[in-house]
Amino acid sequence: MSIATKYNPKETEEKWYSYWLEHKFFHSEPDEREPYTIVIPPPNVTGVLHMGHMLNNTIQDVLIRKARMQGKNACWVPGTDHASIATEAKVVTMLKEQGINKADLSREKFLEHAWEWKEKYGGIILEQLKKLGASCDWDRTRFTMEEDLSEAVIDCFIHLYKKGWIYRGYRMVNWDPLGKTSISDEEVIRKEVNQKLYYIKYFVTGSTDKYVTIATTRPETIMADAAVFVNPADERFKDLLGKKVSIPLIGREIEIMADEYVDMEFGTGCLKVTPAHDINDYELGIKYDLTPFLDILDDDGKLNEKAEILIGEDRFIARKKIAKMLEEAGNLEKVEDYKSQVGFSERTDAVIEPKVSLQWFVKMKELAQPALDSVVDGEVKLIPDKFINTYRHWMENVRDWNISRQLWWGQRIPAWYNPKDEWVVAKTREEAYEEFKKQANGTELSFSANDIRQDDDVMDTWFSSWLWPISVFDGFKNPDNPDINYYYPTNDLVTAPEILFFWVARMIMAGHEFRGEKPFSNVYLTGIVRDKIGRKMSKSLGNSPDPIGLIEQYGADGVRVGMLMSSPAGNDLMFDEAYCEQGRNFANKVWNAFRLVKGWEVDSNLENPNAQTIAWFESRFNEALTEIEHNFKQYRLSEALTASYKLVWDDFCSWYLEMVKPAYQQPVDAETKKATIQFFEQILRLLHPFMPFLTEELYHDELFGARTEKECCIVAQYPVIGSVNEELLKEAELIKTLVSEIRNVRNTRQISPKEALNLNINVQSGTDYSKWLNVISKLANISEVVFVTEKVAGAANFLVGKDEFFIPLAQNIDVDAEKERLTKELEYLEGFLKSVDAKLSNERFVQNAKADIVANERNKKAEAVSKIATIKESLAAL
RNA sequence: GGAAGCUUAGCUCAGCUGGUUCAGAGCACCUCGUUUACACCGAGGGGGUCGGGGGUUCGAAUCCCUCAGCUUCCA
Repeated sequence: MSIATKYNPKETEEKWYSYWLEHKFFHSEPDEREPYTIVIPPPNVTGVLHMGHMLNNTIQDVLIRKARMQGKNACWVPGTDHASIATEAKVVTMLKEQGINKADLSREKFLEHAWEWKEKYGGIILEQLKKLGASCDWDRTRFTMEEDLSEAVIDCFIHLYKKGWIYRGYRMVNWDPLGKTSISDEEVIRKEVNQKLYYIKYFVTGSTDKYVTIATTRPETIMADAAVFVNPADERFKDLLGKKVSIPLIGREIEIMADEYVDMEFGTGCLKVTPAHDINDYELGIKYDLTPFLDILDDDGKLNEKAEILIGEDRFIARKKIAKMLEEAGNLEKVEDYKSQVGFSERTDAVIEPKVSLQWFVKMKELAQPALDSVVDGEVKLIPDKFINTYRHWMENVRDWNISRQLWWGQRIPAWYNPKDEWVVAKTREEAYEEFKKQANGTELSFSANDIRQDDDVMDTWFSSWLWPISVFDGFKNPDNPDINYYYPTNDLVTAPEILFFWVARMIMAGHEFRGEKPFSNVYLTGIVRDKIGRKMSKSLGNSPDPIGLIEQYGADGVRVGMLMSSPAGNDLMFDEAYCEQGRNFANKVWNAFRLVKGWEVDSNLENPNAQTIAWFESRFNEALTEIEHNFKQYRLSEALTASYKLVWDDFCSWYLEMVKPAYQQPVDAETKKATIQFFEQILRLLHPFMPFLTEELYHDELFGARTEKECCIVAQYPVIGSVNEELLKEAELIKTLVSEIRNVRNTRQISPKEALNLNINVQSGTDYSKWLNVISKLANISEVVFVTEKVAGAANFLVGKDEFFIPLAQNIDVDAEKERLTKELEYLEGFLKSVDAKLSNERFVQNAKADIVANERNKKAEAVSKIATIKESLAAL
């Protein structure tokens, strides 16, 4: 035979991927068919493929390929996200390496570099997806910062501003000193950190022995203190209220004030309030008007001149230094270890600095309501639905969304300022100038269009990606175009639970706000890919395998199967390369089954001896297909795959093929070969969504007849459920059990499979074994079958159901071993009978349980009684 | 501190509304097998008192309570 004994993925993958591309099988245009649409969660342009992408995109590809094969007009829109902080950081680093400082560049020049970088590296991740087999419509590839999509972002900003849902204001924001930008609440990751709690003495003005002690984790901010607060009910400090204390080291005086907010139990009961550097202090600062709020930190986290001391020091270095200075000055009472939650930037991992600044915000209340209802009412389904609670909680407590980012890479905020810093919101300079004119109410403006300047900040990347399902179909530029009308709302979204709020919730908001309709019907939330001992995969741990390396090692199909094998929706996946190995082995199994069938010579004179077997497999296929479809409907992909795997490996290869295959170098009858080829083709179609490359490769073999250029597995019809003969399935199960029992007899007695045996059957059940004789003979190597009505002496015997089987053995049977085996079985059956009897003699059971359950117990009893009798006879006969 | 979820074979997980086939699957493991598609294989096998305790019920892995452990989300 000319076909290799092992499937070689490398040879087929590239070939078929190009073929699919060439024939535009991934491309979709609106037509009369039902659409099935997925928009990809756009990966960052800075990203490279990691295991999370592999899982996520395998799932999307399985869904899209299946829909395509089921006759839907399948459209999977790919693209990337401009990731402003991450990309800007990358570009800044790259420039630094070239000796260029961002601060020396103009905005325009910097953006030139950034675009250059994007063109060069921004498409890597999409190329990697192709290796996985992703059948995206690449003609529709979009980028969140391309012109049309950017225009949509600007228009939405203006729209929401006019509606009063975007405002500008001084607020406490999360400042990322490394990215030098503010970020939204959702981008702050809280982690527990070991810290120190410093106890610092603040002396009462004019006194050298009277003082209060405050406990703080941030001694470097004392210079920004505005007051010391105690609880009004705290007796310890009653006499100090209204008195002044001086800040250590700098001597500035602040007042001791009272508010219920202060926890008397915590620390010393005295709280220093630093309104510019803590969100809670900020609230107190507002409440008691402790203005001006002293901000002693620069944008990069260094102390500024307002701090008076340690100017120019980084906040963490300053913390250590100031502790020492306090100690030397006699103000440090003690230091304790302390654990607390600290916020880190999602993008740069820098410790977040709370900072008061002027930013643009989106009001969330009105936007959130329809998005909340949408999920609660089931218009948008979350899979698994355990996420509904989390979603609801977030939506009900959502805070306004800070969308300003102090960066250049991104869509620039369309706000324009006149020389007096008054502002208008408009799309262009000209429109802004007109707007100023309008506001002036006919009065002559004192400045020209050239004197106004645009806001320096750009918008949060999520402010563009929340429009993704609409903007990829040009739904903003041209709201009534055929694409958006046809593809929107999309069907399924596959993403990680981590961005349920960042992205999913906001897309639902945008969908309702800008289209008056949900953006998708189902959200499939994948788990996190962890290593096999449960750790999150991360660069620093080095525990993440290289996805492309895996594909090279196990083949794309093998890796796809491996990823899905262990990933129920919403559960984390304990990834182990062994799963990929299993996937590869499965591909090889299919490959070799194919080699077998391909090798069969047909003798057209032969009768078909396999009618029974063929009928059985057809039923079994339909039974499995029913289960698989059911699993797909519930998005249980890993179970759908497992069911397919077992159907192919166990039922088709281990049973069906073994049943029908001709003896070595013997021909097969035409009908059997034809039926087997048909089954095989159905199997290829069934497996295609999971294993696109292998199935496409085999699909084109001449075994299946000539194919035209466009007849491909990728667009072949997915199997349709046919009829199931339950009786036949049951009977086949009996036969399989019988065969296993005979094999077991061989195994326990060390009889070679080559040695033919005789089989005597004492039929009690009415089963017609004669229809299966050829199968039994072939699979168990039985030379002669005799139907008997009495026990056969000197033979190994066993029961299948009610029927008793005997295998006369040439060698003497081991009486003791046989006795032991039968006694064990007898003991088990007697125990079983006892428990059934106990139920049946319980009046309350007989009265309360459903009739069919009681009847069934009676059946069990009858069967057990008859089996016990048979075994007792056998024992006596030994 | 608040909320949710999880705990079933060595590992990863199925077990829907309590009752035949309810204690299962895959991998791993053990024995045998170089038989003729495949050793990336075949045949057979061992292995769990369903986290602990209590309750409801004729009957609980499944429902309720409680304790313990783990995880996630929010403060």
